[in-house]
Amino acid sequence: MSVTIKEIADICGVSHGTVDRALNNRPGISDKTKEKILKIAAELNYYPDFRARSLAKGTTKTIGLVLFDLYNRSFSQLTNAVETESRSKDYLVNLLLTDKCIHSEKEAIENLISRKVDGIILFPINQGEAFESYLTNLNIPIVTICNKLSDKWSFVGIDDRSAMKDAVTYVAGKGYERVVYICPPLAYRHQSNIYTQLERFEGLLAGMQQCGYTEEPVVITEKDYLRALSRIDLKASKTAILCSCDLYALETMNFLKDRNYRIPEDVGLMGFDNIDVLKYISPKLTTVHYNVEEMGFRAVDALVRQLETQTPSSTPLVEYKIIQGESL
Amino acid sequence: MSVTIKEIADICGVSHGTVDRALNNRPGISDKTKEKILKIAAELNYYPDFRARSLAKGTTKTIGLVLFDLYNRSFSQLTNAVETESRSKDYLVNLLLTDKCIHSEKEAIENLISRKVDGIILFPINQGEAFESYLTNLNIPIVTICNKLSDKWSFVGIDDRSAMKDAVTYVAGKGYERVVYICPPLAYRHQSNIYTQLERFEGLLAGMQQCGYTEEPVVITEKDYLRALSRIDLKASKTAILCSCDLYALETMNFLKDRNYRIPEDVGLMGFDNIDVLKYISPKLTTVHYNVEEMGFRAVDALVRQLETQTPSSTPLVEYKIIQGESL
DNA sequence: GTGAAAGCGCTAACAA
DNA sequence: TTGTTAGCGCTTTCAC
Repeated sequence: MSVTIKEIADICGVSHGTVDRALNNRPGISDKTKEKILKIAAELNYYPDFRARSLAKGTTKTIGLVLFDLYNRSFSQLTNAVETESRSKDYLVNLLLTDKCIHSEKEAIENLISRKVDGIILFPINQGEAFESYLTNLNIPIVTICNKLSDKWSFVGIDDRSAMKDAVTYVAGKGYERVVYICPPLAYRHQSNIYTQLERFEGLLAGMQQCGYTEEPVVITEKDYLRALSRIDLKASKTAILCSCDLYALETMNFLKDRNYRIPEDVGLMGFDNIDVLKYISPKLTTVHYNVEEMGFRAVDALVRQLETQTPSSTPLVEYKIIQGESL
Repeated sequence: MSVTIKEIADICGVSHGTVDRALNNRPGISDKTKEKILKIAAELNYYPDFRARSLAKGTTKTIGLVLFDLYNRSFSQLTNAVETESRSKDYLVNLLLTDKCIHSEKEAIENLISRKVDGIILFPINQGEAFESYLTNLNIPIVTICNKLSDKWSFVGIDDRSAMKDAVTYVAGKGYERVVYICPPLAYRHQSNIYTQLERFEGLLAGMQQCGYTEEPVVITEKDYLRALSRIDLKASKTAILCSCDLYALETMNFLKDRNYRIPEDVGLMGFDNIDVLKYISPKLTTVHYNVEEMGFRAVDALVRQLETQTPSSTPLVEYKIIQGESL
């Protein structure tokens, strides 16, 4: 079907070793034969077979990227960045989504192992010692993003705890008396990796304490969080709704608009992530920004550095900052 | 480094051919040895080497996906769908972005050729006879999406022309006297493939003619379209701004809000694509909807069918419909 | 039921 | 400067 070095060798009347020398400009070949071989190769539209090459060389120049999905804008921005940076470093991205299923994640990883990718960028959903030793036994460079596993793997992310602490401090500074916090179910903490969410939650509690709040936050972790929200008398005291991600905040904003709450006059609202579509939303959502593209770049950088130096490379946490909007 | 069938063979005291029989439950092996081999393989954490297998079998179970970027929500929804569907069919996705650069696109394709993917899903940016014969010579199954190339390749998309025609007919039905149309530069039509945009534009013209508009639409194709828009007296006559994609419409909505135009009282606005973030936008944008996930599914289906049957398979166009919002 | 060997397309070490 | 060979890890055919 496709052209091989053997065919080129036959046509040129040389050995396939010589063709290899020409094609990869290795030394030990005369300009004349080299020229001839390259000419024929071009004519025949020759493309080297990466599989064979990688089998012989032991590297695939491929990075596996394992994510939940591309539904949240952050993830697609991240994927875009990872692909771009990988390509600029001559790596190809194998994309695998897990839908937050711990089994899919393992399948994804095993698939990548079979395909002998050079390294994996993983937003982990599994966790625990068993999973960690599972990963260790895989014996492949892994960079974790967003959800930290342990110090055994380089981690690219932000300081979620301190970011959420700053966020609630910001809320307090605006004079809000009560905080409603919306986030995914934290009860699953033992089943799946929700490191990021736990950190944010801890930051919330720490921040509130430090700001002198005497009451606990109203924490909504139900799947149908809007229904839960509807059972709260939002005007009872000056209330801010703090969401653990912008997507929740946007849904909540729709909810509040539907019920004719004025934002921020009747109730304050704050998100987290600063996803790119926020620029089209009014009122402008107050949120926590971090550069998710930068995270993608750093993840690739850290991974490739690790591939080249054989030693895990640490990366600093990515900066974050509070974006003042009109919703608080 | 990693375990091979040879090692398993050595440990079990059999030949590697026998190990292969056990691992792939091929006939011609006793239950006893098979059991033993499987046990050892599991203990050693054996994962077959896909490269070697694919070299021997001739198929990689891999699909290349070539897109502009994941910036537009449609593309990430599409990518999500393509990955999900591919995975369910036991294919892996190699993602390559081109940033709308015709050279990157060729590089991406050649990379995929080298890696011997079984087929490619391509949102083409190149076009023309030269490109077509280039693709033909590649001798690999390709499914085109969104931008059509020619009937030589199966195409997954919508009837853009008729959709935009319906859109402008809808606008006309609302009594708008003047139509401003915002779209990307159409002048590049000979440099790069903007099939989709051209179709939409043709549909616009056809629709306006049929609706009895005597004046041509005001067409804005400049990169800085908002500046161009600011030079138009939008209140001079009852004006609708029709955008060739939602992203333009959202930017335009921000622009109009900034200038205190009321939508739709002062000026109407309509988009195209119905990207998923629209549900958070107010006023609700009137737009053209089509199921982009469905496009992803069909693209994979068409490609895999083609891989299995060796014959290009045609797919019907994806349905579209106008979504009535509050912006017109 | 099992082993041996060739071959997939390439790289790399060794001969000539 | 060039050819030969072994080997990467698997599949597959053929012989026993």
